[in-house]
Amino acid sequence: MLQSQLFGKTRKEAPSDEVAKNAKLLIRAGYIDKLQAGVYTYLPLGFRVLKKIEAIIREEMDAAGGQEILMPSLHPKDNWETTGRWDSMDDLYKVQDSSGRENALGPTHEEVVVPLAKQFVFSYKDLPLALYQIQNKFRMELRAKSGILRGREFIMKDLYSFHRDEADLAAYYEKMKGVYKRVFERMGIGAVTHLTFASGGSFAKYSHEFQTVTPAGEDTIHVCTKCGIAINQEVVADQKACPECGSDELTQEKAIEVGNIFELKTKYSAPFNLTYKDEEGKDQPVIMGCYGIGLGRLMGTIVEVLADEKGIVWPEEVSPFQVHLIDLSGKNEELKKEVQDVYEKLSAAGVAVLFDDRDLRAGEKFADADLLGISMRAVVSEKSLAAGGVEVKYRAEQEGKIVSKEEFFKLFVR
RNA sequence: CGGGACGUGGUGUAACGGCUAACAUACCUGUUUUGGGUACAGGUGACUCCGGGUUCGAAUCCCGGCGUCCCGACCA
Repeated sequence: MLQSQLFGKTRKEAPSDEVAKNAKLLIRAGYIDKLQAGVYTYLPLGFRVLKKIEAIIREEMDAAGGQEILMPSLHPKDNWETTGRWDSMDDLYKVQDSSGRENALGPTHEEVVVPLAKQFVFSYKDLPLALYQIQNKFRMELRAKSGILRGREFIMKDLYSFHRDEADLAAYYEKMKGVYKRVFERMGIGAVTHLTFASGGSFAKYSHEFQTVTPAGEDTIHVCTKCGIAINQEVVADQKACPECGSDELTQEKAIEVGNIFELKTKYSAPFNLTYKDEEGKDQPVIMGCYGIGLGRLMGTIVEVLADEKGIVWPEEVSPFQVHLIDLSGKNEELKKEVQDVYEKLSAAGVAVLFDDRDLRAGEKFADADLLGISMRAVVSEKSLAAGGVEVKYRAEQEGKIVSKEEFFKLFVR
């Protein structure tokens, strides 16, 4: 991709109405644009990152036996009345069409996925089952805030699991803890993301959240210094010690919830009467769990946690491009050909490269490269050629190094 | 939804109730420059959020609305 052609430009200053670091940097770097409070457009760069995050999550969900589907956002009122949430859910968006028919804009999909499962789940042989989707959700937040961290429309992965009994649910639930842990490790925030005990509501003792420690967080958690497990503020009141290892050495931190897992049991299968026949031919209720990850929030969290004073720092797996190639040839036509050649070879090899071909000064290009935060920067210039080839610098590191062109291309061989 | 702050070219800011709403940046033309946001010249771009009111005169004062952000309550 030629940077001169890229839709979206960097800017020196963030809009005055953005305070959150994630929104300031993502807007300045041209990743997102705000349409209204809590509603953002993903520009090409931002959409690339989103797709990277999505790909990682999809890979992990598929590996965990999930089958991907796509449910609608427009939900008939009836389904929401069946569960009682048409009236009880304060942040439900309700829309009325010109015929007077009412719908909800989906904030979560139990009301759709349970009736769906009812179409195909009849027997214990049909269980267990795990369905998931990655899709836009709508919630009328009383107050959208913190940039991309709390929006009114946001992209979420929601997986629903169906089981024949609580033991099977418990086993799957445990498995998902590990799956989630791996997801956040791949996002580069594993070290500061803690499995957190949270309130389970009326039907389970606990649910679990995955909380990433950052000053931008809006939750307070208490992290066990021994085992790294955390307890949510709401739970810590009657649970003073770590439920995992028993230690009472807890440190208080601000954190943002990037994922949660929840034992639903029969909360939603019951109102829709979702049952299956066991080996004796008797009807049994289907036991459910649900598992969510907010993708946009995750993207914002990565920015919050990893960015430095110069700009965004993407981990390799979510970087919008594999390499940011900087052309510093200036008026040197021969050198320009050299850089062009590097760009074409990389592209031909299938490497995702952003090529800064713009007619700008070096300082400006470096400043932009730091702001964009692509994980690897490569410079071809008189200076680099004189020193042996290509200067490679990783965004997360301070110093670059010169490698020969051959070595440089080898970096991309998988 | 309660409390607070704010709304001026794309962006960031300035302007006592009084000249043609100023500056920077971005953008366009040209020259210049090329390893950490280059310099110069010229140029485009604003019904000062919307609607009322006060006044000889409103970006500025008053009322109402809308919007944005922050704090709180609520929440992936």
